[in-house]
Amino acid sequence: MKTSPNKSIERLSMYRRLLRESENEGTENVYSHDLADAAGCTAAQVRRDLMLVGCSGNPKTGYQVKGLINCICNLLDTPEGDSVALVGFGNLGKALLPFFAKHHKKLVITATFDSNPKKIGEISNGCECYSMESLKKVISEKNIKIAILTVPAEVAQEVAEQLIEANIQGILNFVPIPLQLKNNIIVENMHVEIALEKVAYLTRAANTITD
Amino acid sequence: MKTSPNKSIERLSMYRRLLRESENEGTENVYSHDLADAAGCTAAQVRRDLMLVGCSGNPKTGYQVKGLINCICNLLDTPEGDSVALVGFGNLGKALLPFFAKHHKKLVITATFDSNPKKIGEISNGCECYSMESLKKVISEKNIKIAILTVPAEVAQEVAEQLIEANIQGILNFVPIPLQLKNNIIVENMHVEIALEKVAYLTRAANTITD
DNA sequence: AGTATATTGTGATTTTTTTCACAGAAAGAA
DNA sequence: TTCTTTCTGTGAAAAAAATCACAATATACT
Repeated sequence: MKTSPNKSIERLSMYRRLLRESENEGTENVYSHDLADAAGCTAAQVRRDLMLVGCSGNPKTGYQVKGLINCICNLLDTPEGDSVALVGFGNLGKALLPFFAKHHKKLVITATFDSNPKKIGEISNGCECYSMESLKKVISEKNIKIAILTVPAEVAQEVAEQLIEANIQGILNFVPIPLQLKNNIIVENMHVEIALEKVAYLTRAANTITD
Repeated sequence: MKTSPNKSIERLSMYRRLLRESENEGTENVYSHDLADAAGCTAAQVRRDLMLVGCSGNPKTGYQVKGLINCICNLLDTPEGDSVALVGFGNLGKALLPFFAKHHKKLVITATFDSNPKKIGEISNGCECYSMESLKKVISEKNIKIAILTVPAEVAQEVAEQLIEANIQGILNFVPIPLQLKNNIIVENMHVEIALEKVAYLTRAANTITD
């Protein structure tokens, strides 16, 4: 398996979402420029990205929506699906849960964890909250490989290390610090504050540029 | 004003956070490789990024922490600071509020908006929740240029258009759809589901690659 | 059947981002 | 003072990502 460019993966995921909408509306075929318009990129880029999934279109009728969805699924999903742990069941964690509970068949949050004893046992969106002590056991039992990290910054590094210890291989990190981990662990950062600072900067820059 | 590379802005924001920590610990100087280790990138990259802020280091003693923070602030902040609107005061919106309320002096959420009448008037983290009807008025009065969008997907496009109508120039979008807006509007997407799919893909890819 | 048209698929090119690598410089030691 | 060390600053090279541009081709029309 060859790893596909990072950015392409993100766009493919977006295309799939858009294609599923089209499918629900009964659309059978799309052109690269349709997808491009919807996704906010160029048609050439869509076609390049689609080259990765090994599903080809027709010069006159474009791509088959169903076929394309399947091809993207083949690249992005495993047939069995993946279990995900949500670690840190505070406000942010609780708010994120429905994002996944809704749509996803292949990426399912199957356990949440928190250090607060009051939350243990709580069931939300169909999954139970476990204690941090049972982290390793539950993760192993449920064969979880991916975690979403939404704990307070002070304990994030320590918890991340526990996750590695429990054999987690990929982390979606919402904690605004860079985790220091062995680099065979996949870490994707969602730094909200940094993103907002970037918006502020770019907004200002867009107004100040004169060329 | 020349716009600096996107990625550099993100890293600069991260450096600043790390530098502030160092400052609190009483550290006066840092080397590029210190920052690199902390931020998870290379020393050469740190130095490249720092070239953008026009603050130079000393070949033997590295960079002055205080001076560096100031230089980064000059690039990222305005002296007066920016007001931010949080549009969609549901679970996610509420969870995000403390992220900013805590630290930021220069980026302050000064108003939240929601369509649910029950929420109007509610005060949280020092800012009031207004009705969607008063959006344009409040945003104009408070001179807000940036918005965080956390409304349900079904209404996101429509609300985004209202925001533009109200003169918002930059949007941090948490809604998992690509907004269709004039391209002089800055949109930064935080697509949680896509990010998780990417983690899942990369995790699998890292395990399957054999070369 | 032949022609026109609109789209795909992809080499080639350009742009952007990252990394390399080293001259120049500051501090401390001899 | 001179030497040594260890860093910075930055041109140059490499790698990654996006865009261009066009031959190949499927369909519809005449």
